[in-house]
Amino acid sequence: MATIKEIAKLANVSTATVSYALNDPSKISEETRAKVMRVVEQVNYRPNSIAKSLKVKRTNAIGVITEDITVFNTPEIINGIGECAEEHNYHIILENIRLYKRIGNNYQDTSKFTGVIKDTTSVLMSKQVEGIIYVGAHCRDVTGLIDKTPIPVVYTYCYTQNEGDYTVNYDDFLAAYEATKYLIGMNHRKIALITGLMGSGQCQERIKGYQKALYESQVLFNPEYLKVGNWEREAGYEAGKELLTSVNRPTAIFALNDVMAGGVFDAAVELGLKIPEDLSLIGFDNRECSYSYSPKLTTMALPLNNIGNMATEILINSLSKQKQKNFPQHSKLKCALVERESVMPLLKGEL
Amino acid sequence: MATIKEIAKLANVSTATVSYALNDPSKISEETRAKVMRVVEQVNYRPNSIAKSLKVKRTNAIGVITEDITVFNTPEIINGIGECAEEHNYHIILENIRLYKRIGNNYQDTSKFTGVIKDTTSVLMSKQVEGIIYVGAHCRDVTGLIDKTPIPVVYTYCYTQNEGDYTVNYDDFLAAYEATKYLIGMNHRKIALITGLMGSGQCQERIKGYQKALYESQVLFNPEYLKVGNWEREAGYEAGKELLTSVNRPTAIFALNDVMAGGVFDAAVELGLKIPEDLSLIGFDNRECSYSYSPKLTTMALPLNNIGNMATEILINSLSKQKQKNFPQHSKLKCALVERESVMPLLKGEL
DNA sequence: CTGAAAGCGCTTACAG
DNA sequence: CTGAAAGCGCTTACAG
Repeated sequence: MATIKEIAKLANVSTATVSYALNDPSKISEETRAKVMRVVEQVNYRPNSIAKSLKVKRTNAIGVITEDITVFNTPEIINGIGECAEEHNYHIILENIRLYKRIGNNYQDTSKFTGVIKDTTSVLMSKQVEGIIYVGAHCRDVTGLIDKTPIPVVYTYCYTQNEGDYTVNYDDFLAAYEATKYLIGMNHRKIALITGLMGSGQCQERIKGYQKALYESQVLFNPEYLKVGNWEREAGYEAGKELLTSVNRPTAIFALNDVMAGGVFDAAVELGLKIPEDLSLIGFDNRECSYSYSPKLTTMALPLNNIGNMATEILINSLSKQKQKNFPQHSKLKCALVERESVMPLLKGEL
Repeated sequence: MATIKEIAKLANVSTATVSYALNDPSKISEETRAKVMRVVEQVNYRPNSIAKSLKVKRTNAIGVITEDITVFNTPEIINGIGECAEEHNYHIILENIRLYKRIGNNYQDTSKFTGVIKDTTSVLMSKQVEGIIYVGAHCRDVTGLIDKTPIPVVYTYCYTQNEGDYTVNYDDFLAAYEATKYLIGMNHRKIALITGLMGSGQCQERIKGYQKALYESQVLFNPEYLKVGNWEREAGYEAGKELLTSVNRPTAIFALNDVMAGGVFDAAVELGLKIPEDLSLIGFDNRECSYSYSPKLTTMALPLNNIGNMATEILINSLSKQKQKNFPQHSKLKCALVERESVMPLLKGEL
């Protein structure tokens, strides 16, 4: 690889002039610029950005720590990060923790991998990344995972209780509210909910959204329509079966993720009920499975790409000396209903 | 951030000694090492690896170019790359091209994005990555996409016709052979095949594998059992319907991807046929959808993690001066059958 | 408009 | 065992 010195020699100028030709042509005459550029192209010279970084003390690199890139939410968040990073001419150093392989399903207990995270951030810092984006595999509290760093870090698909940390997530409350509203708009009144693990803050938020929608439309909340699940298909099946065999059978079920909705499908075929004719069903997440079911599942799509975008926007903004914008400390992006085939309006007569 | 100079001053030694303490303690006395390390820890000093890289001319960075990280195969390949990279103390600079957003479904025409690739490799080279791994979104010929580089590049989930390029893919022929063998082992003889686009080399290989398995077991290849698909669900449905309504209905269908297998499910329910009782079905890819179908689909799992691992192994090996191992130019990794619920042995009486 | 020179934060022969 | 010094490949005030 050629260096700036060699280019200078070949072009019969100083290294300073070569540098100006590349970075600030206004400082030299058009003539010499052309002369320099000719040899730059001839030798296909590419400046060593490592050397440049050392000098200017900027790397244009951001570190991305993913808890587990094989989890469904992560690739699209990275996609969004990359999109925005590219716009601002930043590049990404990726550190994928492989949480599942490392500690199995025990991801709630963040203390189990603070060590790895400490090492990872340390490496990232020594590589002089200008900021870090942390991408959780599941939305939960990760306070204390990353020590206070001299560079900004923004948390995505998870949150912390530290003053000053930026987090970017989606709005669980609003999403559940809108999903329920949608069902109500389709004339459903007997709307059951299959929740995830009750310990989850997300789950709590969604329940509230569900209840608010009911309340607003003056439909009484029926506790029997609230079934506690655990995010797994089996739980959806069990809950679905109970719901569908109860005396006061709901006309619609809102499963708090697409996987549990799959379990409801199972229960429905077992009981000989047709979706959406006999039961409307709505999921959450818009995972690949949601459009693999038959009929295709109507569901709430997570704004994953936007989360990545926004997180990067926030990070890069906080990197610039005069911050252009003031972002909220905790962004909650809007989910979008994707209408497919699993919901049908109830005819007035069926009410 | 503290520098080695400050540490040296605080510890009352030269910068050389600090460097030795950190990198080659054998060169200094245990006593001074301890003295240095004490202040290193006190100030939480982290060497600037940018500066180190400039000096030692090694970055321990490998560039990973993904055509599209949102495609199902890519995250797990990255996972495998990261695993192996971490072992060898390498780090990853990720460049995600976002091919779909960029050029839509036109990915076959690689000329449409050689420009982006040229820029991307250029950036990667100027960042002094020591090698590049290219991850295709679809397995196809990408000859000419990347110009000859002074650093090694290994291609994954795609291939080139250039002498000397390393490629890592999976063995389509063997996978199809084994899937068909499996069906035959379950006493099936009327085994239909739904192919992908016939232009695809992968598809050709799989057809050969299918035919070899039949031949070996002396079951005559019936051209009516070969339906040309296009990887999409609709095609699986059409092919499935034709097959299942034909006079000589097959007892088993091998769909060359999980998505088309979904279409076969559709056809089966429409015709009132039960899987696996009335029809055994096997897919390919082991995507999320495959275990979302009901019953869960038996399928061939792609060795994605291994592909990432192997590619990285090869790359890093070719980076070391004395190459320890001699890897084949074109690796073809083995797929693994994952048995689920969509295949049933045929009873002897049904033959 | 152009060049000589200092310096970014490290490592590593070399001398003592 | 330890330190002074050169140098990796750039950029950028500064002088001319």
